[in-house]
Amino acid sequence: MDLDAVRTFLLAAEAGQFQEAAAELAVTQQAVSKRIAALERTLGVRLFTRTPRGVELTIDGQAFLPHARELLRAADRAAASVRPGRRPLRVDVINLRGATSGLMRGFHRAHPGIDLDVVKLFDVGTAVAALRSGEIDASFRAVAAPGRPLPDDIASVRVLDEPLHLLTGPAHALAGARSVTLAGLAGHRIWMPGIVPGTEWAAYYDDLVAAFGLTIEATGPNFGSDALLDTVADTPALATFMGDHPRLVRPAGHGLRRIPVTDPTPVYPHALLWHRDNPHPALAALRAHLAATAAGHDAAGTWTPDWVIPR
Amino acid sequence: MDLDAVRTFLLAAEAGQFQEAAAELAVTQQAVSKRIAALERTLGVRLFTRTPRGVELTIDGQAFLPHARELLRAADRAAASVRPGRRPLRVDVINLRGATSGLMRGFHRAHPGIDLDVVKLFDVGTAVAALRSGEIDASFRAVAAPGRPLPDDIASVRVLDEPLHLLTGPAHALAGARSVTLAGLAGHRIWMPGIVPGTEWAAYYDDLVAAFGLTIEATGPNFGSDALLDTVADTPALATFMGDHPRLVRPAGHGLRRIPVTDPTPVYPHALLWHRDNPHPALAALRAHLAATAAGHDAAGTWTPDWVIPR
DNA sequence: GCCCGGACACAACCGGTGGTTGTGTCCGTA
DNA sequence: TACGGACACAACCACCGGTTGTGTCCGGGC
Repeated sequence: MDLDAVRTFLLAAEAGQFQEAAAELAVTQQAVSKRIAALERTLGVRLFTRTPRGVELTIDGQAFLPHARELLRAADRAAASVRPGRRPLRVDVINLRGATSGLMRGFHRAHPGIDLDVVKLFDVGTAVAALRSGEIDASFRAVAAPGRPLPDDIASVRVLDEPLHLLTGPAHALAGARSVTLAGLAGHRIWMPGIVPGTEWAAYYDDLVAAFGLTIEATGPNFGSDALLDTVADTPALATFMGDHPRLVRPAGHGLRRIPVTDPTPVYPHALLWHRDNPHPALAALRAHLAATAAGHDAAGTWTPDWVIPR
Repeated sequence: MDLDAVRTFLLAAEAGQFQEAAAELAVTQQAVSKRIAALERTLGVRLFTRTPRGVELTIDGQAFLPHARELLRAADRAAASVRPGRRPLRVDVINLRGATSGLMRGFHRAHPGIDLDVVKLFDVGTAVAALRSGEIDASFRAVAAPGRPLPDDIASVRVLDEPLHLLTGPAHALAGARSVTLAGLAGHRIWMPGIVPGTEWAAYYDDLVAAFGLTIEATGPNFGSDALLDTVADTPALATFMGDHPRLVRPAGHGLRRIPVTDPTPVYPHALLWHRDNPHPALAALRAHLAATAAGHDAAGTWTPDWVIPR
């Protein structure tokens, strides 16, 4: 299906004749006739009934009309998503299915009129470079890189502290526990195949391991969170960390157990990063929305590395 | 923008390399390279970074990706809307902004998964022919044609009785009335430029005029309901009939007055028509929805022509 | 009643887009 | 260092999509 033909169809349907549509498109009437004929051939139905006074839509043409409009709108939105200047607000998240994308969904619900694009960059360093170059407008990054503070032109604010829970299968030794302490996890195998070395969140888990003598394995290929959950559910010796975002685990799937971690609770500190000079109007709306909805978690009894973005 | 190029972009993004996308599309790698290059040229941005091991998405490419998916979905839906067999449920309504399209909106809210197409045919005769040919699946037609009963293979059920109100501007003689009788309208000019001669609803108004000695003018070009309301609001000597559908009149616009008509109340009887042999699964859902939501209006004190579809 | 004008379709022609084959370049790996 | 895999560039060619010219149909005006 050719978008030019669809656009021609729309103009012809609105004008009621090919001649006028041809004039608007700056082509000849014959070209419009051929485009419509080609579209009708690919669709396999007649879209117009030809009359000596012009054309009018068939029933199929009437049914096709709103879909044609929507198709062209989609094409416009797609083109606008990469147009420099006045493109949709572009936000980097750490994970397409984690707590931060939940924040983005909430923002979208609150402001349905604001066009959003969500991307996933490699790490905070890439994100900061993209913020400074203007390729993205905001970034949900949990932490700054260890020992490397944010540059002065990048602003940041903590928006969400995400406590980590332990996730085990029903046959795991800790499956029946109401809660577990961080020290009590020493000796247990914790499997997190999604960790990418070199990222700031790998550094987070490195610090966590060093501080409490845990055993976190990041070996093996990452087949996605579904496969991870399946494996954890079926393997008694394996457990994994997972944020407390409610949508992440399918309801009652596979008999998975979610066990809070205490003394202290490891907390993943999400922050919003943006460039101070970024003039995108939707950025202000996003900051305002997050400031209004961010729940002030209590820092007592929690653990984060000491190099994260401060509250 | 070329849909083939967008499809190629999607495959290449998912595969991570042009080679594999080319194999899936049964073209050469060079063709894929050229398609992507052309798409990047029309969009004005780079979508992929080329590496010796394949390609990976740029930030712009990541932002474009979901829009590309949506664009192709829209193209699929557009094509499906005219595919014979297993196309969306196609329903004819009498007016795109009247009570029946409100019923369709309610059905869509109740069954968001059912694809719908709404068309507007000339009159009940056209609708019956389209039902019998399978071009449409259901029709909201207020009434049968006078003196011409529905054929045996067309089923019908009354779903909504729409009382007509009088609509006047603030300077009209009846503007202050709490209600008005049908007989009391004799001598007043009632203007309904939308009436198309030869349709069954024109016959409805003909009967109404004959039964109560009204003066209904259908002269002048119909510039749409907005223009109609503007004229009625500004012209003291003009009034018009309008269904009581709440969305039809803009809230408090132009100081329009809506006056109930009584003794009797003229009622426009909407019915659903369908072909008895139509196997479309969504048709049963529509009938069930209408049966469940149709409010049983009281027939006492109302008027309809005697040739309408019976309750 | 006839002719004219407006509108769409068909035919012939032609240029440019979009495919192929062939080749070059880059880079990771053996 | 040589090889292999992957993408880009160049040359070539077919076909798609445009234009001009013409035919047909039908309604309205003289």
